[in-house]
Amino acid sequence: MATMRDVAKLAGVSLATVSFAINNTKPVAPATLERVREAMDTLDYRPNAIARALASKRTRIIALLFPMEDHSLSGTALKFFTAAAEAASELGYNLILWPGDNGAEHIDRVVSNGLIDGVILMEVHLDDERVVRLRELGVPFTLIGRTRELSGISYVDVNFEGAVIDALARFEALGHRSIGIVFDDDGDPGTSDYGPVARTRDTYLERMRAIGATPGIFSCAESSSAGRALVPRILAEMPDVTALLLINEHASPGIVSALAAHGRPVPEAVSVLVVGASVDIVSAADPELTVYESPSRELGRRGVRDLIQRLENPNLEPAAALVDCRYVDVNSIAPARPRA
Amino acid sequence: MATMRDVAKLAGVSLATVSFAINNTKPVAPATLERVREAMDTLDYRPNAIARALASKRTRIIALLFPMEDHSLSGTALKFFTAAAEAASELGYNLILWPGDNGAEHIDRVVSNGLIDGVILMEVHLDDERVVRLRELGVPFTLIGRTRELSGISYVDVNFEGAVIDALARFEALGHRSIGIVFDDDGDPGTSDYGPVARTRDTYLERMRAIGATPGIFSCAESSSAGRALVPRILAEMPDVTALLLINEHASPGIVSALAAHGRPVPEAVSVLVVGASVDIVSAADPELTVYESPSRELGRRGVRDLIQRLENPNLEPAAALVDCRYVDVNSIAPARPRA
DNA sequence: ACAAAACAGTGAACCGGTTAACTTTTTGGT
DNA sequence: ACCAAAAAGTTAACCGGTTCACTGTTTTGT
Repeated sequence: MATMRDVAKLAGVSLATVSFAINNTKPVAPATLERVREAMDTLDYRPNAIARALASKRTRIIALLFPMEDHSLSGTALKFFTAAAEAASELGYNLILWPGDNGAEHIDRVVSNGLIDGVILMEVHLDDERVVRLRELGVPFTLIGRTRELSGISYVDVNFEGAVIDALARFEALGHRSIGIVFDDDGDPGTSDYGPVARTRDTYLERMRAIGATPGIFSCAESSSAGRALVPRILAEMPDVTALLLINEHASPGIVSALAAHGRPVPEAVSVLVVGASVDIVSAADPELTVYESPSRELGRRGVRDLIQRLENPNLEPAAALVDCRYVDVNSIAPARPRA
Repeated sequence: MATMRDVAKLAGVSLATVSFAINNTKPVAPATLERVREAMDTLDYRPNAIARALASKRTRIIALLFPMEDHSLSGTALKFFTAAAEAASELGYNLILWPGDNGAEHIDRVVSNGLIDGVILMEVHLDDERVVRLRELGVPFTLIGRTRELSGISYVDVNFEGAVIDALARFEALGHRSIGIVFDDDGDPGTSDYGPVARTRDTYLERMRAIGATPGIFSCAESSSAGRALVPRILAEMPDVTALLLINEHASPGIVSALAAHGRPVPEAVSVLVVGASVDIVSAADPELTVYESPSRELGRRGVRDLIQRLENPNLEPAAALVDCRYVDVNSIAPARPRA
C-alpha cells in the first residue's frame, strides 16, 4: 500500500505539500496539484485513516450507543441504524455500533480510548446519568430522545405528543369518548421516566381531563400474544371502550384479533390508531391499522448529521428537532357507535 | 488525558517497559509490574486505541457489511447486529456498521483506508463478487451465508435445508402431499442465486419429486398485505393445497388471515410452517404459527468470534458452521384432511 | 524601481504507542 | 570463582500522517 511519502517522491514535492493538496489546508499551485493528483492516481494511493486520526486528533468515528435491555428496539430500530450508518458514510464518517447496559461507566469505556469523536445516544430517559457523564467528559453528543433538562443539549426526537394530540382529536371528531391507551410493559406506564412513555401518558391524561372522559391506561409486553391476553382486561375495565390508542407496535396485531374474537371488530366496534410504530410490523394486523409511523430514518439521519456538523464546527447551535410521525391512513377508525 | 510517557515517568521506568507490562509482550519483574500498575491507576491511564493501531497495524475494528437493498433485513437482522456487536465488544473489538450497495468497489472503500482488520459479509449470494475482491485484497473475512465455491472460505450459515427437510417430513407424516412453498419476492425464486432461496428451493423440489407430489412455488413481497394478496393465486393454482411452507416472515400473518377468509382455517384446513423467521414477527399471525426460528444471535456471535479468532491466529482453520433453526412449536399443523 | 505583502513550498516536530536490537544484571553449572 | 546463558530494562526507529515556523520567490502599490 502506497504511503504519502511515495506520492511525494513521485510528484517531486515534500510530504507537507501532498498533505496540503489532499486536504486543501493550504493553497497549492495548480501545476503542483496536478502532479500530486497524478502521482496519487498512478500509485492508487489511499490516505491511512489511522495515521490521519492520530495526527489530527479526529478519528471521524462516531458511536451509536444503544441499550441491550431494549424495549422498543424493534422494527424501527433497524431502519434507524441503517439510516444513521448511511448518513455517517455520506459525510465521510464511520459509525460504530455500541451495545451495552446503560450507565455512566459504560460511557467511559466507549470514550476513553480516544477512538471516538462523538456519541449518539438512544433510548434516553428523562433523567439520564449517561448524559451527565458525557457532559463531564466533554464529549460531543446528540440525543435521540430528550432529557428533562435540555439547556445546551442537542437532540432529535419524535413528536409523540403531536401524534397523540392528533389521534385523540380524530377520535373525538368521530364522537369517541371512551378512549383507552396501551403502552408496552417496560417501566410501569404510571411512573416510567422513559421519555416517550411519560410524555405520551401525560398528553393523554390531560386531554381526557379536558373532555371530561375517564382515562384507561393499559400495558402489556411487546408481543402479539401479550396483546391478545390484554384484551379481556381492557374490556373488563372499560366495557364501553370504543377507541384504542396503541403505543405498543408488536402487541397491535394481537389486540386487533382478540377484539374481533370478543365480538368487537375493528373498526366497526372499536376504532384503533397506532402511534410510533413501523408500518411493516403493524400491517400484520387484520384489518390493517392506521399508523402514525415513527420517522426512524429521518431520526437517524438528522441525529448523525447534527453531531457531525457540530464536530466540524463546535460553536454551532445545538439541534432541537422534533420530527413528526407520518400518518399512514388505512381506515382503521370509524364513527363511535355506542354498544347496544 | 495521561499518556504512556506519563506513566513511565511516574513509575520510573522506560516507555517500552510500560508497553510490555500492559500487553505482557515481554516478561516484566513483579515489582516493576506493580509500580507500573500503580502509576496507571493514579493517573487513570487509558491506552490510546489509535496510536496503538498505528504502531501495531491492528485496529481491532471489524466491519459488518450489509446491503441496503435489503430483502430479509428484517426482525432477525436487528438481533444479528446486536449480537455481533456484543460479541465483538466482549473480545475487545469494535464493530463498524457499513451499509452499501453490493459490489466490489464498495469493498475497496471499506478496506482501503486501513481502518479495518476484517470483514463480516452478510446476504451472500452463491456467486458473490465481493468475496472475490476480498480474497484479492487479502482481507480476512467471514461470511454469513455461503457462496457456491467454499474452499478456504470461512462461513457461518443457517441450516435452512435441515429445517426444510424436517418441515416436509412433518407434513408428510401427517399425510400431507399437496404442499406449497412461499418465498419472498427478491429475485425470482425460480432463478435466484441468493443462497437461502436457491438451496431451500432445491431441497423442496427434490423432496417433492421423491414423494411424487406436484410442487407449487410461490412468492410475494415481504409484507403482510402481499401475503393476503397472494392467497387467491395459491388457491387457484393449487386448489387441493393442505400444507404451506413459508420462507417469507412478513407475509405470514397476511397469508394466514387470508386463508381463513377463504374458508381454509389454519391449521384445520391448511397446515403452516414458517422457516427462518423471527418469532416476534410471525407471532402476529392468528393463530400463531410454528416456526423454525432463525438463529440470528447465534449467527452474529459465531461469525464475529470466528473472524476475530482468525485475526489473532491467522493459520487457524476457516469456520464452516451450519447453525440449526430452533423449532418453536405452537401447533399450526394438523393431519391432512382432503377437502370435501 | 523598490519595499512590502502575498504566495508556494519545505523541514521537522509531533500524535502515542510498538518492537527490534542492544545493554546491563542475575542466575547457574562446573 | 568464572564464564555462558537467561532475565529485565532501555534506546531509538518506526507507523503514516498533520501542522507550525520558516525560506525563497513572485506580485503589488506607489
